[in-house]
Amino acid sequence: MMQRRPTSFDIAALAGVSQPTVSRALSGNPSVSAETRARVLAAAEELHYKVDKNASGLRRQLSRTLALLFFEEPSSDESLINPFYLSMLGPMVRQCAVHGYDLLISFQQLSSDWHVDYEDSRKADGIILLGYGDYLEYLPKLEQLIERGTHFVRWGSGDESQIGTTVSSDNEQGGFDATSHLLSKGRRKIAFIGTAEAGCPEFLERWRGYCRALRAAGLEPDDELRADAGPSESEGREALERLLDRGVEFDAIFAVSDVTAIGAMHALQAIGRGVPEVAVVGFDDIPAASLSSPALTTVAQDPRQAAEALIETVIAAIEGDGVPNRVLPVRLTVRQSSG
Amino acid sequence: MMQRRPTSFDIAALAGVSQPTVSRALSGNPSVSAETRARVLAAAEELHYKVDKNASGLRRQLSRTLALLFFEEPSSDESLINPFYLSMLGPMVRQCAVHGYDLLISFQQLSSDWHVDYEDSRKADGIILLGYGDYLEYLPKLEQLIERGTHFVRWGSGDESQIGTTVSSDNEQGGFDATSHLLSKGRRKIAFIGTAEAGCPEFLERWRGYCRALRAAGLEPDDELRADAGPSESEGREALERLLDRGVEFDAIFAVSDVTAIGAMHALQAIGRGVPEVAVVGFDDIPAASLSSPALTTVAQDPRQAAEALIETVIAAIEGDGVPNRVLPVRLTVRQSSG
DNA sequence: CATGGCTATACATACGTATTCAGCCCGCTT
DNA sequence: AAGCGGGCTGAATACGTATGTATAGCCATG
Repeated sequence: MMQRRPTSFDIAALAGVSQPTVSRALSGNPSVSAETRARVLAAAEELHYKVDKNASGLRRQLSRTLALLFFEEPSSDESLINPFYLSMLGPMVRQCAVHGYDLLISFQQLSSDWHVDYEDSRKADGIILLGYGDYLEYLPKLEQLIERGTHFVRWGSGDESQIGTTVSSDNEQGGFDATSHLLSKGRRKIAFIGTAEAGCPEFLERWRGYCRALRAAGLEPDDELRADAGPSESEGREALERLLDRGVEFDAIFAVSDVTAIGAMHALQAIGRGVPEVAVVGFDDIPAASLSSPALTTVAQDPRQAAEALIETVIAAIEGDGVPNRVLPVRLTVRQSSG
Repeated sequence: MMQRRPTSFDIAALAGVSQPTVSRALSGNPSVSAETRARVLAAAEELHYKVDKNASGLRRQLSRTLALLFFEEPSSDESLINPFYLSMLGPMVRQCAVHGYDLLISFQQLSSDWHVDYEDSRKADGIILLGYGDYLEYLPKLEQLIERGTHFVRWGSGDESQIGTTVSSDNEQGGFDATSHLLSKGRRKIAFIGTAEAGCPEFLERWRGYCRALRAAGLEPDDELRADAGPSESEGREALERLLDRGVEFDAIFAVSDVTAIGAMHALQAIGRGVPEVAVVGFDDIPAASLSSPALTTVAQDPRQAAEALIETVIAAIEGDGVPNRVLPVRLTVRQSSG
């Protein structure tokens, strides 16, 4: 059939009212009588009428859409998106739907000029930033966003800077819990695999939690037990190999991410040292964590909670409410790799 | 500062031309002189002008947006999105950007009335459907989409039905390649783990490829060697346990998905039968496949290629071009689990 | 009985862009 | 010199909705 899309005028004609009344009836305006509203709704239903998003957005000067921006370093294998971010995707979409928003997604090279794009073109009313790697790179762009009054939230670490609003996991507590767990299993020589450099604030916080737990048990962090590694399987493996080459003794490993931890487990298994003879704890609870053998003990971040916090925060910002930073609890998930 | 967003009239005033000329200059209309265009572009740049998406879409009667719809069975753990779909996400977004489209994402319960939503409200010009589980459930809705002239593509199996345009992997060939590989390693009793029911056409095709490979080697498929399992770790494990309980002999396993395969490997390891003494091959090449120990041999589908095919197909449909189904090649990726 | 208050609806308009059409200027032809 | 066509630009308008303002009907009140 392919006839023209019905407009609010068509509904109005069918319901025997004027176009503005249709608009008011559909938007729940209380000045429309119940009887009229019912007629309008019936007519809309009959013609499969849907409000035109473009027209509505133009008139109301907004889009009822949020933009989700993933940042990648130009170097990275494009397929390697942080699995935790991916697991937030479903809950985010759901939460957007709850609030009547659509979700637009986009990947950005750090170098591009995304910062002038989404809200400026009214594609989106607000922006959620999921950055990876060195956040310092795009810090200047955050300043620009703020200057122009753009509404945005980002996932990160609570106190890394005072730029914009953030939602984050309690990384410090996670590092503390993981390390305390290993200590409670009688381990005393706990290696830390992962960088504690400033470039990645989450990892730094996990390191701090690790140190706090050690000190709480009367131990002092030992630099010999630390091996730098980024969040990839090969880096985890290589870091563990360096540790072995160095001849350091250790009876447990706390790795800053699950992927790193799995790499380390592979390196251990390759030389015949079993897990959990060396106990291993990771961070993130990616799907592969429960599938590895032995299954990996890890500090789980709750993707649903994180997603909901992000969406609600950015919507609050759009609506002009106060928007405090939020730090979300983490949960130690004990599996076989720690005994 | 938070001043009003600049419009094309502001640009026009600054450049000393009229609003229509601005529109023409920015859209690359050749009837604008080079000199005028340069003035306009400079003015637009200066004021950080971006075309208002709502107004432009309203005028042109389109949205330059595609909607990506994930289907879930109401039952499923919401966090369990097909990892292959997730790995298509990045490439899809990229490909959309190449064609000047934005990508809207949405998750849908099979029961909802999504089919009247996106294109009807001009949120999107076309739809990409990624369905999971029993496609028969939403087949009637596809009919409705077609009736209303909606532009859509779906991921699925090439010949499962004649409803709409599909893009799919060559599942039959994948099953054939996996099985042939095991045969070439001298295996003769190859178990098939996964359902071959009609509900999931991909799996059925993989089963057919398995049968073809066996016959090509002079063997006959043996129903005793088949154990039904859906795409989850526990189903894979249980299927293998049933196989063991039955007392069937086997020296290799072809599982319809990586997750199933990993479940089967766990069951094997639990009873002390090693891999690759029993060789295992999966399907999908999810991230966990290369992280498992031993690393899993699998039939890889190329997410980038799949994503690009989907996007290009739906855009072609929007532009009114002919849109044939597409079947994409798969690639056997040999790792340790098959020796 | 007229007026005032109230409710439910209609009228008019603005949002910012893209496009159709008309007009202008200029150089060239006959 | 008049006509003419081509290259650029401006004026007018339409896209579909939401909302401010005006109006019609109605009941109650003085």
